[in-house]
Amino acid sequence: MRNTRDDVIVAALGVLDTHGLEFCSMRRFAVALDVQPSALYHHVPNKQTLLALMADEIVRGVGGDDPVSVCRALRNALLSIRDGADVVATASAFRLGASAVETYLAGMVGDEGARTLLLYTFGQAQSTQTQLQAHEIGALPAEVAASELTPEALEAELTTSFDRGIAIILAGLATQHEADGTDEREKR
Amino acid sequence: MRNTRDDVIVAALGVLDTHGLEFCSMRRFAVALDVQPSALYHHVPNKQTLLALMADEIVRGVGGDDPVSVCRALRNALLSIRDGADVVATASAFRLGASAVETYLAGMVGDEGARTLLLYTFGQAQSTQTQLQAHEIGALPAEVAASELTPEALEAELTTSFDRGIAIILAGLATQHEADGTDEREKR
DNA sequence: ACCTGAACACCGTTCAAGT
DNA sequence: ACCTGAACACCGTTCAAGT
Repeated sequence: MRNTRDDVIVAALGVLDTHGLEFCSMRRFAVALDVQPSALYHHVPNKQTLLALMADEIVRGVGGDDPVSVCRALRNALLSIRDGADVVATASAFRLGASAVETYLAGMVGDEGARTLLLYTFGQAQSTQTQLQAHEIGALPAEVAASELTPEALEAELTTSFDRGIAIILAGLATQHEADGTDEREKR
Repeated sequence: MRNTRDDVIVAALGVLDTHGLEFCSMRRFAVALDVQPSALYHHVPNKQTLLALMADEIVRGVGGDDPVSVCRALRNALLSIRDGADVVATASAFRLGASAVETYLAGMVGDEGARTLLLYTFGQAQSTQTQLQAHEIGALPAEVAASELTPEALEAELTTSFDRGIAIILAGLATQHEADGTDEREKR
């Protein structure tokens, strides 16, 4: 027995984290496992499926006691690995990978609220990752060119911005609850 | 004089709309223009730049009189072409391509409000496009497998969901305005 | 069950050369 | 200025064959 399916996923996540999504080819995964490219197809039907499995792994175990901490945990998971937000978004985790998180959130803030929070969280994480990467390269977007902003300061700013966005959405959801006077957990 | 840069962009958008993002190769663009692949590099430095120009074109002219209509117009623009949401999102239009729309929105609901609305709109459009595509193929996500949902009904449902999400965010923004008692246009 | 080796039909990009 | 032709270093995927 040589490699298992999980070995492939772990190796692929290693390539993703150290080299980025653009270097995530089946052939690169193969050299990471010291194996021929064709060997991967014994564990996975195609590249798309492998990317979806990677997305599932990235998002696995995300949870929390309240909507804010769930969204923060999800964002942290997406940011914990290079190009994580892109991978999870592209793998259409909107419906599949994160759907465990979605039903979890839905129990707290309802279907519509869960969807709104999730879509915002994904978009904000994707934007955050893009901006942090651009900052590292030195491809600054002119508005922050002169300002000597450290990476840490930028990251902190984007995280604060995220929290404010979540607060806005939750405030909006609260007004809806006032409108119909029900708690989500009471509906059916 | 044979082809101009705009010819290349138009041809590329044609390939995108009729074949989808996965068939958007420089070589396909070249056959669409009846030209050798290398000829494209006279008009554009690389594929990434061409995709960014396509994204700018997709989002060009988006505007409106109030936040709701701006967001709707943006979503419609993203949905008006196959894989449009993916192309614009990947081209990091979060900061560049849509930034005209962002400053426009910021004048109405403030920086944080604009960002929240935009990130939600992008995410929702991307999700909508993914689901509509899956529905066309017949790759139904099991929950709507039995339900005989027409594509039009699904699209209408997703649009209604979008409107509700926007309403939630705007309601949240309204509570913030009440809190500090200022209108955005009065700040500074 | 897991892998190799070879092959097929593709990629993006460069560069000398043509008009 | 705009394009061709040829080349380079890659892709994802298939399939017979090995152990």
